[in-house]
Amino acid sequence: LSRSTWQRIYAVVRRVPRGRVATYGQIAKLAGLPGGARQVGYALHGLGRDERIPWQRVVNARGEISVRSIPGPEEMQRVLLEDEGVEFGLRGHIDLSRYQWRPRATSARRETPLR
DNA sequence: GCAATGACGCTCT
DNA sequence: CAGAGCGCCATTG
Repeated sequence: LSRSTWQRIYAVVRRVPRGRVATYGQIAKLAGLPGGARQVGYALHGLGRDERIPWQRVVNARGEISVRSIPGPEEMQRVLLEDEGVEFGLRGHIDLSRYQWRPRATSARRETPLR
């Protein structure tokens, strides 16, 4: 593929539906970069504001909003998610077993056990 | 080309 | 369940 790594990552993030979240590792895997979770964060970091990408739907494997080196966006991310109906627990973490996005089995193997 | 960096993840305590 | 340690890998300087 000639598309850049970032473009592939963005393409996957765009597929995450409203009201659901995906983990960095999950995005990486679906983008063809197994083990490249950090690259997903790196890519989102350099995201332009005009890009219409639901970056707020990407959280870490523990269901928490990742802390930026340059603080600020975390709070907005939480507000945006709550606005979509995603609930946060007392310690600010999302129940992934309930809100994690489960893409169709056609494009990727299941990485979250069915409930 | 080598070393450091970072919106991460998995295991073990 | 929370924290520490070690592994990961594309991008940067």
